[in-house]
Amino acid sequence: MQHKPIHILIVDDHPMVIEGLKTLLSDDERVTVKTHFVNGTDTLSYLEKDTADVILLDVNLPDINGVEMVTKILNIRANVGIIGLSTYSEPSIINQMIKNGVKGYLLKNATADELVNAISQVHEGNFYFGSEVQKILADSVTQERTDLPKLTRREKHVLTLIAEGKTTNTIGEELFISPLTVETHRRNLMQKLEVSNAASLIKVAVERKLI
Amino acid sequence: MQHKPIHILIVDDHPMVIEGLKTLLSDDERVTVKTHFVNGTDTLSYLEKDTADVILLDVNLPDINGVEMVTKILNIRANVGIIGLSTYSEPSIINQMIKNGVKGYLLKNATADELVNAISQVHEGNFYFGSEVQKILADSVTQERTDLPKLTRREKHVLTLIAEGKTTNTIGEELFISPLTVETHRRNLMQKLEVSNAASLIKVAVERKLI
DNA sequence: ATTTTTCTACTGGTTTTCCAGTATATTGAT
DNA sequence: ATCAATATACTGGAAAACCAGTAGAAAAAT
Repeated sequence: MQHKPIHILIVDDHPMVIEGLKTLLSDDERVTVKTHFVNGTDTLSYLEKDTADVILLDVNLPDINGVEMVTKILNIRANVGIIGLSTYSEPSIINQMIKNGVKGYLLKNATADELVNAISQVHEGNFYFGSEVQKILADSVTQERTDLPKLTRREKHVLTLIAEGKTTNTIGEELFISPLTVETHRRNLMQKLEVSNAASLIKVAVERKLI
Repeated sequence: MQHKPIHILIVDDHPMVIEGLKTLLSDDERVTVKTHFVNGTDTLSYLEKDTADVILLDVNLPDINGVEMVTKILNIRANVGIIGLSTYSEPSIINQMIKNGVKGYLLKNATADELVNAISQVHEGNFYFGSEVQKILADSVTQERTDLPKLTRREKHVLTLIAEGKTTNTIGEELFISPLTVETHRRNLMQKLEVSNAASLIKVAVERKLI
């Protein structure tokens, strides 16, 4: 019994990956790659007129970031299934993507099997996450420190200035506030990030990509 | 006039990229993809017995890092041309790769044209760097701070401990040396990395992947 | 409109870092 | 065997960071 094939859209700015995906999917008659795009803008304007069943979406596009893309795509076509694709696995990004509505997520070292599996599962309305992605999601739950304490705008600003090696006084001058205030910010930052000096403050900030 | 085709070896742990490369290269009769490997170890043992003209080498392999791979490959087969492949462009890594002997370097968003160009140039003994890579190299020259000052083993150790937020005293206890000595190390580190406090010390250390 | 959060700012005191210079024992290299 | 680099350690003094607690004004959220 032959179903009509699942229509795929590939969105990725790497020709190698586009061709690779096409080849990997060409063996399987359940799926058909409709077309591909190398940036977000073109993809969105295509979706205004036409649609697809499942979109393979690279997270690192040149123009629009992956998380926003998910929202925008679902805004136009609420029924498409989106599968996120990225080379490396960043828990925070994956989490955001899921929150915004992706139904699947694969790393680019996924096999053809995983790929087809993900597509058919997502097309049926289910979730599908690659084995490595699942591990990451599990870790981020057990670590439970994934929910990074939210810093205020001002705090982030001060943090970056500290990272640039500026002293409390200099920062104060630069922001037109009292050095005492700057110090308060620094102290609050250290408390929020659970460290006890500026050096490790910078370390965790870099680790968690806050700056 | 038909030359015999250039024999290519693909080394990459992403099936999508492998297939993509094969497809992109299949249109051109000047090149033939011999085979592919998904890790460094297999590649090296293959090269012990057989060879190739040009190797397309992913920088981020699961087992052996790209920079080492270059050395090891050229150790076995001094005559192969190696073209580095990576998704993102990190000047320091690219520089090291070149120092170790790669003849070309492309980002994974390279076009089929660039790819074939790179291969034929490298095969003829020339260098070939993708346009984006060239820009990076140019930048890193003008910045001229690419040559990272070499830290001693002890200094690196102290640096990581500082990054962990430990105080001079604690570090001293941990390493069974006087806190005064630790301070000397810290000062030397700051001087070498041209910063004026521990916070920015950590920042540049992280940036340059010293820890 | 009112509560909460954020940003601002202070006092006063302790600890640590930062600076400059010197010096010796131990490695490592030629 | 000798020279250079590294790791060790000190003095003494200035600057900055760190700690604890308080508090008013502005902005955001409810």
